[in-house]
Order: sequence, then structure tokens, then C-alpha cells
Amino acid sequence: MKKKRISITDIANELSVTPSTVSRALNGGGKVSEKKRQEILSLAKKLGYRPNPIAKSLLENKTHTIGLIIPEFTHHFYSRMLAGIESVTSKAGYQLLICTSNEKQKQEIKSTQTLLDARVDGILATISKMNDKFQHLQEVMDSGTPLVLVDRFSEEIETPYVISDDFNGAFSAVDYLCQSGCKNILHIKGPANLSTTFNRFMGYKEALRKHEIEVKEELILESSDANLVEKIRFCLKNQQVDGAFAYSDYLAFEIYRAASDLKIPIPGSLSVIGYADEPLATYINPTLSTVNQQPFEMGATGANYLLNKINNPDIGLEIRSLETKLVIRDSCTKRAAKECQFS
Amino acid sequence: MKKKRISITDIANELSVTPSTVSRALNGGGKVSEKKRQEILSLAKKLGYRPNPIAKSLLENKTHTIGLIIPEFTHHFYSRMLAGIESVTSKAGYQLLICTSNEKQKQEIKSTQTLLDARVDGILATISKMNDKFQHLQEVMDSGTPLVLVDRFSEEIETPYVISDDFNGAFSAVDYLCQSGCKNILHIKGPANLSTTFNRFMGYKEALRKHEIEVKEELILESSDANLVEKIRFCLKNQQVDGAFAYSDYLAFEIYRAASDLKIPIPGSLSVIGYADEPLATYINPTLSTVNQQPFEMGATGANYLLNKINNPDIGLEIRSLETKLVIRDSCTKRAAKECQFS
DNA sequence: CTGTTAGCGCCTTCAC
DNA sequence: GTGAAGGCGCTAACAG
Repeated sequence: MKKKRISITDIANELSVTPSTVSRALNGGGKVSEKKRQEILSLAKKLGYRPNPIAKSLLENKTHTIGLIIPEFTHHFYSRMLAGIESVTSKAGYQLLICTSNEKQKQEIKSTQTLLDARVDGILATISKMNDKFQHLQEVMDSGTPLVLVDRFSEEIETPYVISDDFNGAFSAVDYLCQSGCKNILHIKGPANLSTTFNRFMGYKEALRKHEIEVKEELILESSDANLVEKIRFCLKNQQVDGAFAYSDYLAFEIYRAASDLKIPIPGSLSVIGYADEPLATYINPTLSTVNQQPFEMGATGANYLLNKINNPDIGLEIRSLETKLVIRDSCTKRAAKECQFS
Repeated sequence: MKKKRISITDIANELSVTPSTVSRALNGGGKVSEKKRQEILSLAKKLGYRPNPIAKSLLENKTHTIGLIIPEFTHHFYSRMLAGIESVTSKAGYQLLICTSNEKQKQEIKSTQTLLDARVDGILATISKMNDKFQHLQEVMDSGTPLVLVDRFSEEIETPYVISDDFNGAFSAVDYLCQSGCKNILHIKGPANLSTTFNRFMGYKEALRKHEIEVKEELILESSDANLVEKIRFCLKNQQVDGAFAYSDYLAFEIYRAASDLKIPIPGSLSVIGYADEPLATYINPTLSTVNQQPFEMGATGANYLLNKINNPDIGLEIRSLETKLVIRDSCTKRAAKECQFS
């Protein structure tokens, strides 16, 4: 059913020249008499000739396509990251082949295989949460396909990555809480095994240390805890909590709920800061202070880096850590104005 | 830098047979002695042979890739739609090449060209808001590349599409409001020129008609109106509005704001229903009743339909309208329990 | 300047 | 059963 696309040979026949000549005329490479070139060009245009990139790919062993593996589509964070990636790749004339892992290792492995089979020129991946093996990523690297990790990385795989500066992001948030007078700051940790969980926790602790506040076990909760909701409630009730820093905006929202149940006013008696600057942060009441990770920029940086690596295979193992932005909204008591951003 | 992938010829040489034989053994097609077949298969496995789809594409004029054009990544709706599409295509062994139009016609045209150049087997598109020309889509169809439109369509282009049943979605929402006693129902319309805007408006009017309520011009606002916020406020203050149906959840949120400013309690004095069931609907206070369009299913349906059309080019111009689900939350006074879904 | 040849990786006749 | 030949669309090297 597909209409036959016209090929270089078609226009060669029409003009009684060889395909080589047409190719040369079209690519400007070799020498072709000006007259022929014009003839060829105009006929090509008239016929609506479009080169077949498949043939070129076969020849050059390049596809001008980059493969992307993301854990899921639905999080705003990944959508923004995707938008950042797309903005760079489309500008550079690369196509984007998309796969998802659904946060499952098995699907991630399948995706890498798919992308390798498709002969993509490079792969951009956010590894899934549950990863404990990395052989599939090692295979990508062994195949010589440039690989750049975004947002999450692992010590076990030696490839460049672009991440957000979680340590400083968390630090700035907790530092802010301390400066505005909070003494008992609750922290809800993220999923175990994630570097982001670890780094945000470290940032939290470091900020407390700076302000000479003791780190109390009772104030640290795990998001995976089946009784999280009750524990938050218990904590707010019994620990004189006056500040809270959550691994995510969604967890911060759980704190809102508990506080609302307990009639603890935010920000009156409790200042809350979340993480990620998801849209919900501006919709809940009071609007939520949070740490913006600049996912668009993260995606764009990763894509740029990958394209760079595709064209200069020798560039080394580089790591980029993107600055975060502390966004203070209505969920915190304001401290004396400083260099942070209000919104 | 890329390591040479091993080819059918490599393994043929190794075994002193011809590539043809290897090809036959691998594809099971022709007759090959069982012994040779085993040798070939095991060597292929040992060497980690993977067929080159590029070569096959060139031969078969098929890429097993479908192209996708969406207006933007950041809306939850499109993310869900994308997830639905991906779930179908990946299961069917098709790749997904992604482009975005950023709601701009110019970029949409460029995207169709890119996808056509890439020789995708079919295109799934959500046309951009601002489209007034459709020649690029006509070109897609003329090229013989199956095209299916999702979420939005135009009368000007004769191709199958999958949309949400906006008329009934709106009707069910407004009908609900009427049944719970609302007499003066505000409607905020969506962007002009979109079929969704039109159909939701029609659903609104039809529901009023059913309940013999007069349609009042003063109760109908345009989202594009520069003074929208003030007009909502004016309306709530002066028109005894007791119900509101907005084109989107975001517009419903504007109504919340105005109501909050005017100290009009929701749902006490005003019932509000939005549209799309965006995440914010569950985060705002009170939680927002809304119409769920099942974007995941819409994407999946579109993808299935496209794959079907790719394999049966003769199937006709079909149109699917997906049912919506009215989701009643806390922003409405409850009516007597009926068949609608609570959440 | 332009035509011929060869080959990217694979598959499909057509002979033997 | 298996090999040889041709071709998908294109480019590069080598002849003229």
C-alpha cells in the first residue's frame, strides 16, 4: 500500500545519468557540471525526492537516533526531563527512540537490548529503582555505544552521568528551616538503595550539624514503612516537631494531611519543605516550599553530553552535578530575606 | 569506536557455508540439514549474533517503528496517553519514535517530515491546537503511511481517529449538577477552534435542556479572556451561581480561588466539576470532582488501531469515541447515589 | 566531469 | 540441501 518513494536511481534514469552522478549532485561532494547539477536538483525537487536514511545507516553504521530509557512517563519530573532531552536532540537532528522500564529491571534489560538491536548511536538512561545487576549496562558499554546516565547512577557502572546536586539541595532546605528557627526537624527518607535518598539524608544531617542540632533517630522515618502515616502522626504529636523536610513533595503532602488531622497549622507551628517541585506544590494549601531539581536542564545536559560523546568517543568519564533551586512558598515561616528564590 | 557487530557472513565464513544457508537456518524458512542448522544456531548464539534490522528494513521497506507526534510532554494527560501507546507498541515489537510540536503548527509540519523521512510504518498524532492547515497530514496519507489521530481531530482531514466522548463527559457532569439541585451553572469554555471545547459546551447545553434550565449567556465564560479571573469573580458574586463546570481542572482551580476570595464555601454554596482528572484534582482542597478521559486507554486504543491498520491497509475510516468516567469527589454536594463512580 | 564497480547486511529466487 | 546471483538505496574508490 505504501507508495514507492522515489530514489536516486529513479531520477538518474529519468536524466540518463548514473546514480553516482545524482548522488554527487545532491551531496555537493564531487565535481558535477553546473548544468547537470541544476537539472538534477530541480528534478529531485519536482519529484519530491527525499533521501532514504535507512540506506545511509546501513552504509555508515550510524542511525542518527538516540535511545532513551526512562522508568515511567507519568511523573512530572520525567516529563520535564524528556522535554529537555527532546529539545536538544531534535535541534541536533537526532531522532529519539523511547523505551520504558516501568521501574523493573527485567524490562530495563529488554529495553537496552531493543535499543542495541536498533543500532542507536547512543543511549540515555535513568536506571530503574530496583536495579541490583548492571550487566546489561556493561554490555551497552562493551558494544561501544555511548551511554549516559541521568538522574540516577550506580557506583557499579563506570559511565558518565548527570545528576542533581541532592546533597546541597537537601542542605539548603534544612539550612533554611534551621535559620528560620526550627529545632526539631522531621525527615522522611526515600526508597532504600537510591543514591538520591542517601544524599538528601546526608544534606539533612550536615545542615543540622552546621547549626549544632543533634540528629535524632526518632525524627527520621522511612517512606517504605507500612505504617508511615501513623508514624508521621505519632511524631508530630510527641516530638515537638516544628519543621519537616521530605524526600518528595508527595511525602510532604502526607505531612500536610497528618498536620491537618492534628490541627497543627502550617506554617504557623510547622514549616514544611518537600522535594522536586512537582505541580502539586503550587496547588495544595498552603503552597509548598520545595527544592527544584531543574529536570528540563538535566535532560538537556545529559543529551548534550551524549551527543558530544557520540562525536568524540574519547572524552572521558565525566560527571555533572546540577544545581538545585530552593523555592520558598507559603509552607514555611519566612526567615530574614536571603539569596534564595521566592515564587 | 563502535565494535563491529557480527554478521551473517561472519558466521558463514567461520563454518565454511554461504550466507544464504545461515540465513535459512536462522529464519527456519528453507530446508537446511538438521546438523548444519544446529551448528549455525549454536555458533550464532556463542558469537552473540543479532540480526541487523536496518538491513532488513532496507529490504522489506518496513521499519517496525511507529512515529508519534504529541503537542507537549508536560501535561499529565499526554504522559498517560504516551504510557498507553508504549504499552501496546512495545508488546507488539514496535519501536516508538517521538516528536513534539510544542503546540506549534510549524514544528508539527517538521515532525511529520522527520517521521516520513525515517520511514516509520505508521503515525500516531495529536494535532496541535493552532492548526489551521492540514496539508502536511494529507501528505502523510498520500505517502501511504497509515495515520491515526488521537484526542483531537479535524473535519478537514479524512483519517481515523480516537477521541474521548466529550459530549457525554460534559453532559454527565452537568447532569449531575442539575440532579443535585443546581440552577445557575457557570461554564468556562476551552480554547476556540478545538472540537473538545465545542463538544463539552454542547454537552453542557444539552444537560441544561434536559432539566429545562435556560442557557444564560452571562454564565458562559471564555478561558482565553484576558480578564477571566475578574469575570469569574463577578459571575460568582452577581449571578447566584450554585454550580460550575469547567473545561479543565486548571480552570476549575481558578474557580476555587475566586470562591475562596469571596468566602463562598465549596461545596456548601457552590458545586464544582472540572475536566480531565489531572493529579491536582486529588490534591486541592476540597478534592475536585472531574471527568476522567481515560488517556491511557485512549493511547492504547489508538496504537492498537494503528497497528491494525498497518497490517490491514484496507480497513476503512473508523472513528472511536471512548467513554468517560465521572469521578465525584468532595467539590460537589452529593445527589442520591447513582451509577457513577466515587473515588 | 562522469560511469563502473563494489559493498553495507540481509533475503529471495534460481540453479545445481 | 546448498551455493550463486541479484537487489533494497546509497556512497566511495577507481577508472576513464
